[in-house]
Formats: sequence, structure tokens, C-alpha cells
Amino acid sequence: MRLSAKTEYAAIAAVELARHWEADEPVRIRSICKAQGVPERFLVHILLELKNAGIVTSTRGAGGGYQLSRPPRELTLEDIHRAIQGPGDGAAPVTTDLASRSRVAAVLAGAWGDAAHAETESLRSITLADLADRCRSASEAMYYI
Amino acid sequence: MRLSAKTEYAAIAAVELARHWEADEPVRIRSICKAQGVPERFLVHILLELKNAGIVTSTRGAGGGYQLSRPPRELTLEDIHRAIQGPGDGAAPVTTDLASRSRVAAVLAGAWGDAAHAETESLRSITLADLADRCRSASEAMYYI
DNA sequence: TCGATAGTTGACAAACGTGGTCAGGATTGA
DNA sequence: TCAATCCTGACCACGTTTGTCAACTATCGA
Repeated sequence: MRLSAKTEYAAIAAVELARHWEADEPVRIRSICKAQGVPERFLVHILLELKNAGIVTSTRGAGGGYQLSRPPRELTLEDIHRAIQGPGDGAAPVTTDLASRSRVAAVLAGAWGDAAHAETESLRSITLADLADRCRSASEAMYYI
Repeated sequence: MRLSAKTEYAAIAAVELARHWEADEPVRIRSICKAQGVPERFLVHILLELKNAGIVTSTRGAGGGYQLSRPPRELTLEDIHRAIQGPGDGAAPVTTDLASRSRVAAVLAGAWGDAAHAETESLRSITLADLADRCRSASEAMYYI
């Protein structure tokens, strides 16, 4: 479960968009960066990847910005993870080479796959709506401190 | 679940040692490499890491080699994974920085942690004995083809 | 004691991935 | 037209990964 900064930033941005889902107007990159402390030039590329993956849509020009392409309830952390880290993550690179000539490697490939599957399922169980809700509860809890 | 070649090689070597556990004599690096197609000079360093992690023991000199330090039933894939990829894998590097000033990042850290935990538990459920057994069944199945 | 065998250790390097930055272009609203 | 905003590709610095090489040390058997 090694997480790249890119994936983390992508998830942060996605949750931020989920929090603005109801307003139904584009969110600017700059406002995300300002709120979350993410390097702006970098987030440009990340959001572009999310757009190419069909997770967000963009509106160009003045007053433009980004929005989720679907309701936050229908988007999971796994979607984000797959969009950024790529689908070539569950399959082991070297093992697939070795698996053809080594039984041990083949058996291991199955085991690694099981673990990858467990991770994927865990991520798939968490929607952006869940995360946005948790942020809301967390901020409400703050008032009691 | 990104897997480094190093971790894969380590697991292959560990399973190979598990298959020779009952013989109770050291296995040479060269014989592992010959059987599994792993670069020999590289496996040297990998086995050294496994040794420092207390997973294997070594016997120097002529007739020397490596053996598992404990019965294969007591060693899991997670042990191998942790020994090579390091324990600094479940914790997200950037998030821990951001988590302090961003609620979103903090909430996300929890979610990533859950997924990492699911992966770890999956790996922990597979022992080297399991894998050695699977290799044995796989090779027996070959006779029927 | 000698020599072969095998693990130990550290230095090194090429290739790759990661994490950004920069400049300029395209689009849109006012 | 002008300003705001996204789009795109090039670029680069840095660390990690994946090895290789060479020299050293320990052990066994003759």
C-alpha cells in the first residue's frame, strides 16, 4: 500500500470537489490548493489525469473550474487510486515473467493477487460521499472542544 | 500493492527454503537462482536483508547456505514483505504532513490506513508452508496432464 | 596447513519513477 | 478586447530500484 503523493493529492482534491457537489458550480484549482496546501502547478496535471479518467469534468474560461462527473456517492477511493497509480498495479511485473518457468513464482503471483484484491475491495468500499461526510462530522466535533 | 522485484525475489527464495525445510540442511544461493531464474549477485543482498530481519539463518563456509530460522508454518508473506519493503509502508508520507492542517487529509489518512491494513491481513494469512504445499500440489497435478 | 566453497560487506552505476516547475496556448465570460 | 482559467508538453532535480563487481572472511575436508 505504498501511496504516491500524486494519489494523495488527487484524493484530497476529489474530496474537496465532493464537498462542493451540492453547490453545482465549478471549483477552481487555486481554491483547492489554498484550502489544502497542495502545490498548484502540480495539481493542474493531477486534475487533468482525473479528467482523462472520466472522474471529473472541467469548465474552461473565466468562472471555470472542476466538478465531479458523477454524484460523490458513486465514486470511490478505488476509482481515484486506479486513475492515478494506474491499473498496472495489481499485477506483479517481474513475477509474470518468471511465472511461466517457475511454479513457485506462479503460486506466489496468486497470493500477491489476493492481497491486492483485499486492498482494492477496501478502497472500493469508501465513497467520496463517505469522506465528505466524515469531514463534516469532524468539523462539527470541533465546536465541542 | 505495488511489489518491488526485490520483494518478489525474497518471497521466491523464502518459499524455496520452505520446500527444503524438512531436509534440515543449508540451501546454497546458487541452487535457488538456478531453480528460479533469479540474478545471483542480487539475491545475495536480498538474503542478507532477510537474515538481518531474523527470517533466515546462514551457515558460512563449504557446505554452507541458508535455512529458515523458524518452521515455515510460522512465517508469513507479510513477514517477507515487511522485511524488504520496510515497515514505513503503511504510513502515508505526505498525508502525515498535511493531516495536521487539513481535515480532509486527516480523514483520508484513516481510509488509506484501512486499505493498508486489509492488505497486511491478507498477506499475514498466508504462511510459507501454505505456499510450499501449493507448489507441491501444482507439481502433482502436472502428472495428470 | 592449504585450497575450495560460500556467505559478508561496501562501493558503484545505470535506469527509472517521483515530484515538481515553467512557458505558452486555447477557451470562455464580461 | 481583456482577464481568468484550464490545457499541454517540455523540462529537470532527486531519490529509489535493480543490479554488478571486487575484496574479505569463515568453514570444511584432505
